[in-house]
Amino acid sequence: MAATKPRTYQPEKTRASIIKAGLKLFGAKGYHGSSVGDIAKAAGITKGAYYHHFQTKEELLLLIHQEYADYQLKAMQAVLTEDDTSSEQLRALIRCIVEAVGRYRPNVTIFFQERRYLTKKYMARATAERDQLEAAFQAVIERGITSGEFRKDLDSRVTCLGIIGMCAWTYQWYSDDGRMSAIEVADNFSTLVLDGLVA
Amino acid sequence: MAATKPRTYQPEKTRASIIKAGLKLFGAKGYHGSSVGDIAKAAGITKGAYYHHFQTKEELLLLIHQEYADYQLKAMQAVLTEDDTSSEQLRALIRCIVEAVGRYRPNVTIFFQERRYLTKKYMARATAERDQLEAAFQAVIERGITSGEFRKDLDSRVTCLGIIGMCAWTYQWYSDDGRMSAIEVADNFSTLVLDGLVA
Amino acid sequence: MAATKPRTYQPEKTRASIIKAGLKLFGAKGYHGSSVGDIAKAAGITKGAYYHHFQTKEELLLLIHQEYADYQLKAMQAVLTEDDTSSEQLRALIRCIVEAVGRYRPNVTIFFQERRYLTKKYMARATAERDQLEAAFQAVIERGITSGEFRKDLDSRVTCLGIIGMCAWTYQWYSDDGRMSAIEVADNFSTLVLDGLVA
Amino acid sequence: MAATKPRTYQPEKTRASIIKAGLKLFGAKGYHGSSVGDIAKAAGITKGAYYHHFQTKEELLLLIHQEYADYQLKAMQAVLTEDDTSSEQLRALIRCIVEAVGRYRPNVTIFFQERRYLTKKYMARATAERDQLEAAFQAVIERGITSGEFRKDLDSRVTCLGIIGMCAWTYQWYSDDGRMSAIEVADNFSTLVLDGLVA
DNA sequence: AATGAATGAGGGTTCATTCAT
DNA sequence: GATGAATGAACCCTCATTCAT
Repeated sequence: MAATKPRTYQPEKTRASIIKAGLKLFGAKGYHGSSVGDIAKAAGITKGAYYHHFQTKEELLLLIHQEYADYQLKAMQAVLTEDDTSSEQLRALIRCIVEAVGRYRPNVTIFFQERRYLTKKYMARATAERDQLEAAFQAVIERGITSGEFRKDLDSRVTCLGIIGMCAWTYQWYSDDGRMSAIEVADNFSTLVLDGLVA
Repeated sequence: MAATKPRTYQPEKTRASIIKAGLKLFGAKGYHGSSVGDIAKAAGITKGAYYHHFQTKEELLLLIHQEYADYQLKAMQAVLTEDDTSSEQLRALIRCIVEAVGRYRPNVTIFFQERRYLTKKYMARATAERDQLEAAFQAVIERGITSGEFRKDLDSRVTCLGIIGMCAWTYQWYSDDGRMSAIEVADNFSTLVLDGLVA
Repeated sequence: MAATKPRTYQPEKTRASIIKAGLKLFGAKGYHGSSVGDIAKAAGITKGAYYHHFQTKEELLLLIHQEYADYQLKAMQAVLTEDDTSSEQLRALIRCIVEAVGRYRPNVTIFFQERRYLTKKYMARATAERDQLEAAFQAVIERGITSGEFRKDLDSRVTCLGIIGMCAWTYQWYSDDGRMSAIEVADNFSTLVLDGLVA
Repeated sequence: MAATKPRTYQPEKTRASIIKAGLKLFGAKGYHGSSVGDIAKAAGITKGAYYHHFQTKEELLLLIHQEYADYQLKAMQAVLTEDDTSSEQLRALIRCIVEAVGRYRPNVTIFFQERRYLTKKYMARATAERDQLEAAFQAVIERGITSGEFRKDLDSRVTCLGIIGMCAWTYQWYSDDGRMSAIEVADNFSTLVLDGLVA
């Protein structure tokens, strides 16, 4: 008699294993390169079970973004309550973003590359979170300009998007291989944009 | 005998219309969101005809990248032959990248978001081109550091990738709506990373 | 100790609510258009609970037919025990069918349209009941012909199926909206087939 | 070397074989009981080929209805142009319907039992055709009543739907097994509703 | 060069049903 | 009696690609 695999009833564990599998597969082969079947198999369950926990494939994609976005927004709010100089706030913000991107790199990679496939309903939620981040960033820069701490001859929006780009782009190349911590990278960026490259 | 309308064969025109359709559709709905049928219809031909001009769907994706990459590399080489200060060279390089990204934004968008689906053969070519760009960039920065024109306390690789990220990221937000030219954006970036934000 | 709200077990009530939900859903969206999950939700229970009360989805379909068939057969038997003229008997039979179809319209609709999906076992029971009805009908007509009350130049089987069809078809259009009672419709039919349309 | 089945390029033949297969399978196992795969296999093609000829599974269902409806409406119009007594017109109409139902019995069976699953877009077309048929029928009856040829004490709508039901119901039982032609059945019906059963 | 019929492999999703809890 | 997690088979449909015409 063949031994039948016993069913395990641990819904939370199952959900977690699906998310983990999604992160791994989406990260490795992309959203369209990974089928729900692939994900289910990697999670050690059946396709049917996947659909017991998620409504659609897309829902998993959004969840992966949310995991990062939640962390990012919370971390930012913690930084912004402090009453520092604009330079210090910007430095903190840059650290905060680079660190979050480094920590959630698979999530970020997946999201940046696949977000266009989100349907409207899901997209709206994701966009709102990006907007919050940009707004916070720009506020810090404009406060610095107004207070005279930052130079006035630069466009605040362009500067803001430039710095965010610099930080976000780390998802393309940064890996915590011990050579350099996310904080070190962030501080390098901060010096660069605050004091400039010229000796 | 009635005059028969002669069928006009214009292979180059057909090819061009396919590329145009690919750019439009890939840009709007993504590589996986656009079927070969969609592309053919948008190009005013049949699916069969598509396969007369391209071997696979992927080939079109690569071609779209190449169009941008070719322009980018040529523009860069034109800039680098000049014998300027490192600051001037960096400023020129930044202009060159931002301008190219602005001009080929659909191509860039598509490539950054879909490159993971390229098969190895194609991927190799694309990666080689990216590497060339990064190498040129880093060379300029390192020359500046060596000559004493740039500060020595920043990591050249991180700085290089930071600036490239800042420039590349414009594909996410820049649109030539008249408010600001690509050159102006580039110069904003240059001032930011050369002289710093602090007043 | 706080008084715990005692769970009330009312199996019959649950069964009834399932049947009610099945009637509503099958009627509105068809047998295949309504999932067991839909039915359970409409009945205010879980899918698991459904399977405590019914073995399969099909069982509910049969039960819905039975509810109507039982009523129909009983009503017919009540009518046929009376010792009237054939005309009166036919008139009573027509009333009886139209009234039953009107009363159990959802059941009838469902059954006529979905019976083909019954498996053999269930189908046999359902067919037997239809046969009984047809037999009773035909007996009345043949008795009328034999006794000379009805004309002899019509085929008794065709006539029988024609009248049954006329009555059964009301499931397609009759709704008790007050404009006309089932009895009135039935009597209209009776006059039509007994006395004819010609003035 | 295995012999490869050569592709045959006869689109019309393929379409016809799909329709034939659909008629057979829908008739035997119902719309929901027959998968597109089943139909394709029965038609000797692949699922992909099915979708080359039809947009959806539903489209085949509608087509099956259309085939019957087109015939029915055309036949009716041919009958109604004649300038006969109302009795003759009704008799002709009944023949026309019974004959059409007999000829297209599989189509009719399928349609009556599955029409509820048509989506709105398709349903609208089908309903319009049913309405035309009913309207023509009722017009004949009302003209007969007005002219004094038919009795005035019957509701024209109920009478109309009753006769249509009688005719339509034949799809449930009539088969041209030689014992009785559709015309004979129709004339039996005509005598029944025109002159009545009473001797 | 061009067509469009045909292929065949999957893709996402649904669903009746089972079973550990 | 009741729950809901899990199954597994099927289903409709899409799509890159091939090939006879």
